Amino acid sequence: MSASPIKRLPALPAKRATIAEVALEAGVSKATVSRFLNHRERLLTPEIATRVEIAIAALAYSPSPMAQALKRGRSRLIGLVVADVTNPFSVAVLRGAEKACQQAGYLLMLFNLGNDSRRESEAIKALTAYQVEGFILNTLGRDAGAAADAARHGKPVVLVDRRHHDMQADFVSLDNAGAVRLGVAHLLKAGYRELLFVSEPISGVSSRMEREAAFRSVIGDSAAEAPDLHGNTFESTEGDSDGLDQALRSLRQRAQGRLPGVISSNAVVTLRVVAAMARLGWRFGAELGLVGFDDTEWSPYIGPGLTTIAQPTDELGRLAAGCLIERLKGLDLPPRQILLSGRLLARGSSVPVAPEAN
Amino acid sequence: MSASPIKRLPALPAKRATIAEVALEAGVSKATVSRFLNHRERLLTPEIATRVEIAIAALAYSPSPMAQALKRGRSRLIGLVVADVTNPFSVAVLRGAEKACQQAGYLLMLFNLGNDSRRESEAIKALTAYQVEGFILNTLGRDAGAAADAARHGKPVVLVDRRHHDMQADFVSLDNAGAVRLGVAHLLKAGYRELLFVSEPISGVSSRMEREAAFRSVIGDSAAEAPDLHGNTFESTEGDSDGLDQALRSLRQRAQGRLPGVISSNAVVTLRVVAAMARLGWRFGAELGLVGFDDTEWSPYIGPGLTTIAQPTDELGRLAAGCLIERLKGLDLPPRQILLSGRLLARGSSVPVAPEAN
DNA sequence: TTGTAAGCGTTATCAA
DNA sequence: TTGATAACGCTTACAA
Repeated sequence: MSASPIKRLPALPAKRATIAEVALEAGVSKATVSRFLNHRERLLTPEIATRVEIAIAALAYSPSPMAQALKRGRSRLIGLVVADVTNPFSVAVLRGAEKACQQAGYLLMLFNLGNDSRRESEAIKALTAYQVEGFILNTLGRDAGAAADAARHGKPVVLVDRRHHDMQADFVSLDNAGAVRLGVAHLLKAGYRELLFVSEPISGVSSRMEREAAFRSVIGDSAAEAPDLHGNTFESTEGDSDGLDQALRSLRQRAQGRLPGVISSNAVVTLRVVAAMARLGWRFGAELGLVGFDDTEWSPYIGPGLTTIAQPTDELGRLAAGCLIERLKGLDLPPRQILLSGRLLARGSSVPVAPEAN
Repeated sequence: MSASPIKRLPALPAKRATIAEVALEAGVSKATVSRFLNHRERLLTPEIATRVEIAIAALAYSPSPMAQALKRGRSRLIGLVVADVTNPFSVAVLRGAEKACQQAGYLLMLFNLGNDSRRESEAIKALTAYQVEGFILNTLGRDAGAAADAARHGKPVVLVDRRHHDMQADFVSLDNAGAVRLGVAHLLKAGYRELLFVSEPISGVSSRMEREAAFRSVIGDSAAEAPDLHGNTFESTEGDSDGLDQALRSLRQRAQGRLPGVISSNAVVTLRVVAAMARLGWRFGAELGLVGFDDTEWSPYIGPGLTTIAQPTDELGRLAAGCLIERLKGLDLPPRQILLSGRLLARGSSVPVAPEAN
C-alpha cells in the first residue's frame, strides 16, 4: 500500500476569501464586487457580472458579517435575554424566536440570566456592544432601566410574557386575565368552591401580578353565580415545602363540606403542588382539584392527568421575533400589545371523585 | 404645570462613544487609549493613564467587539449548535455552556437545527462567518463534513453526547456503556428477566448506537449470572404508537412467567412508554418494570415513580464549554474524551408487585 | 512613553 | 457602468 498509515486532512483552507481576492480573481474592483452583491438592481455589464459570479463561486466567497456590521452599523444579530433557560416557557420562546430569526436571516445571541435579575443590565450591555439590532426580552423586568436604555439607543425591543414597568415596547404575552377566568370557571363548573391560587413569589413580576389580580377579581365577579365560592392566594417559595403543605392543609380545612381546588400559576408551581400531594398522600380530583398553567408533555400522566391551561408558546415565540423583525424592517408604529388566548385542557385532576372511593 | 403632558425620554445618547472620541477627550492619541485598555502591563505615565481613565468613564466608553474582532481575528464568540432546543438534555448543555462562557467573557451564538440534520452545515457556515472562535456541537453528527470543515479552519470543536465519525475533537458525554450496565443490573436484581431496550431510531447517532450495543453486550455477559435472562431491542418512531404498543405486548408474551422490563434510552422515549402504558392500562412495576435514561423533574411523580439514570447534565455542559475555552486559551493536546458516570435513581417503576394486587 | 499610520473586510461617495 | 478612495472602530508596527 502506498497510502500513508496516518490520514492527514486535506490542507487547511485556513482563512475565508475576502472581497479583495474576489476582485483580483475577477479582474475588477472591490466596489464592483460589492455592488454585484448588494445592488442587484443596478445592472452591471452582463459580462462583468458573470466574471464576478464565477470568481465568487471559485473562491467560495461570502461576505464577512463582522465587516459589514462595522461599516453599515447593522449586524443581522438579535439579542435574546431570558431569565432562566431552564424554564420550559423560556425554551419555547427561544425555539420560536430562533426559528423566525433564522428564516429572516438573523442570528441569535443568547444571554441567560440564571434568574439573577441583577445581571439584566450586564446582558444588555454585552449584547449592545455586539451591535445587536434588537432585543427579545423575557426577564423579570426589575431592572427596567437597562432595557429602557436599549430602547433609547434606538434598538427595538419586544417583551415576552413579562412587562417592564413604564416601558414603551412591543409586548407579546398570554391573555392572563382570560386564562385565569378559564381556569376558575372550569373549577367552578366542576364543583370546586374553596379555591387557592398558588404562584411563585409575585415580587413585581408582571405576569404573576396579572394572574393573581385576575384571580381575585374573578372570585369577586362570581359571587352572584356561586355565593359559596371563596378564594385565597399563596406565594410558594422554592424549597419551602412545609409552607405549601400547610397552605394546602388549611385550604382543605377552610373548605369544610365544599370541594377545595388549586390554580397553580405555572409549571414550576404545578410540580411543587404535585410533590406536596405526594407528601400528603392526597389524590388529584378527590382530595384536591387542580388546574395548572402551562401544559407540559408529562401533564397527562401525573395521577389521573393534570388539567392545564396551555399557552401557545410556539406562537408567542414566533410573534415576538416577528414583531422585532418587522420593526427592523422599518415598521414604525406605536408599541403594540399582542395577547394570545390560553386553551384549557380538561383532565382528571379537576373531576371530583368520592374522597374514599378507590 | 409647565411639564409637557407627554413624557419624552431623555435625549437619546444615540451611538456609543468611539476610541477616537475618548482620545480627543483625554487629549491623547487613539493608540494610547488602546494601550491603556489592552496592555495594562506596559505602564503609561500615571498622569496620562488617569486622564484616559477619566475620559473613558466620562463617555461611558467600551470598545466595539465587532471592530476588535475584525482587527484581531478573535471575536469572543462561541457557536453553539444543537439538534433540538426542545430536548431537555440540549437545554442542560446550553445552560452549562452559557454559564461557563459568560464567566470566561464569551458570548454564545445559538443555532438550532430543529432536528433537521441537513441544516448542520448551514449552521456552521453562518457561525463561521461571524468569526466564532470555536464550536460546541450537540447534533446528530450525520453531516460530519460540516463540523470537520470547522475544525479544519482551525477552530476548536467540542462534541457533546454525540460523536461525529472520524472527527478529531474533544468529546464530552455520559459513560453510556456504564450507564446501561447500571440499568440492566438494577432490573436484573429486581427480578426482571425479559428485557426490551427501547430507543429512538438509531440511524447512526453515536449515543444511541453505544447504548444499544452496550445493552446487547451486557445481556450476553449476564448469561452466567442469570441464565433465564433474555433481551431485545426496539426502535420507536415518533407517532408510531401502535408499533410501541405491539412491541410491549409481545415483550410480555415472551416473558411467559418471567418479569418483563424496559430500558428506555432517553426522556423522549420514556414518555412514549409512559403513554403506551396508559393506553394499555398497565402499571409500572407490576405489568412492566422500567428504567429510563435521563432523570427529569417529573420522573418521581409518574405512577409509582420512574426509576431513572440521571446524567450529570450541568456538568456535561460546563465541561464542554470548559474544554473549548481551554483550547481557545492555547491548550494544545490531542483530542480528549471525557466520560461522566450516570447515577441510578431507584423508584417504584422497577419494583415488582403482584400483577393483580391493588 | 507616546504618536503616526496602515490595515482588518466591507460599503459608499465621487469621479471618470 | 466602473474604479479609486475614504471611512467604520479598532490594534499594532514603526517612528519619534
